[in-house]
Amino acid sequence: MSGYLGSFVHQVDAKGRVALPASFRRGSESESFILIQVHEDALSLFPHSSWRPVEEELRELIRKQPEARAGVLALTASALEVSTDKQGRILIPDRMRELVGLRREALFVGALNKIEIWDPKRFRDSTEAPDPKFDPFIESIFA
Amino acid sequence: MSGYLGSFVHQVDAKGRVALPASFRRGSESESFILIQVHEDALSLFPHSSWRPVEEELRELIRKQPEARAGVLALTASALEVSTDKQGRILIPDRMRELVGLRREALFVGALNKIEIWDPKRFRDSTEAPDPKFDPFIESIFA
DNA sequence: GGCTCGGTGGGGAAAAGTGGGGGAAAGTGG
DNA sequence: CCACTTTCCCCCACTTTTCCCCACCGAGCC
Repeated sequence: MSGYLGSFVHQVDAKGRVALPASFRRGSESESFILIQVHEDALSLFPHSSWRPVEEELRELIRKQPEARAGVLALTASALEVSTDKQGRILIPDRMRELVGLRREALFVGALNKIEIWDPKRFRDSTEAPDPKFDPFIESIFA
Repeated sequence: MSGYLGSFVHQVDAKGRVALPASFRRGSESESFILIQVHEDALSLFPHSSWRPVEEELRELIRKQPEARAGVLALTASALEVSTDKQGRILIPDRMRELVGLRREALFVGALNKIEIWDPKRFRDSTEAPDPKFDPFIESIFA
C-alpha cells in the first residue's frame, strides 16, 4: 500500500466528530493515530507506522541540541492520540479546531506519510498559487 | 516486461468509468494505480512500481526545500489511488476529467514508466508539430 | 458456426457519511 | 466513599454514493 493521497471534505458534527475518509482507513476497524499541529494552518494525523521515526528523530534532536527541548515539549504537549469509533470517526477537540480555523467542514488531504486536516477555504488560499520556482524539480521527479 | 507503449481510444460511460486497455493490464485481475495530474493537458496513471520512487523523491524535496511543501501538497491532494473493477475499468472522477478536458472519449497513451490519459483532440494538437530541434538527439538514441 | 476475449451499459446490494439518543466512564466536590 | 456533572462512545437509523455483478455486442480465432 502506498502513501495517503486525495482530498475529501467531511462534516464536523455538533459533538466535534468527523468521519475519517474510508480510503484512509487501513486496517479493519478501530485504528488510532497521532493528532498534532506541526504547521501553522493545518492539523496533521500520523498513523503509528509514520509516527515512530518522528518520535525517534525528536529524541535525537534533544540529545544533540538540548536547547531545542522547550520547542519539542510544546509540540508533544499539544499532541494527542486519537482512535476511530465504530463508525470510523475521530474526535477533534474544540481547542485544536480553533487553532487552525476549523468550523463545520473539514478537508482531509493525503500527504504521503501523513494526513493533513484543513479548513477548506484556508487550503484553497494556501495552494492556489504555488511557487513556480519548484516546477522544474517537480517535473523532473515525474519524468 | 518493458514499459507502456501504444495508444488506445476508449469510451467514458455515464458513470465516469473507462476500460483500461488490455495490453496495459499486467497482473491477472484488480490491480491499482495512482491517478494524478502532473502535466497541464493530461492525466497520468502510475503503476505502483513506478510510483514508489516518485513518492520518495517528493518527500526528499520537501525535506531539502520546505518552501516546496504547498506545491507538493496541491499535487498529492488531487492525486488518487484507483483500482480496476472486475471488468478491468477504472473510475475517473468528474473533477479530474474537467481539468484536462476529457469528454466521452479517452485516449490512453503508453509513456514508458506511466500511462497518460488525453482528450484525443488535445493530443493531436499537442503532438502534431513537435520541435525539430530535438530530432538529432532522438535519432542518436536509436543509432 | 461456435468459441473466447475485450469493450460497453445498467440494476441493485453493500458501504460510506451523517445525525441523534442514551448509557458508561471519567472527573469533581462533598 | 458516595453523589453529581460532564464527557465520551456505542448503538441505531437514514441517505447517498460506490462498485459488484450480470448481460450484451462485436471482432477475431479455432
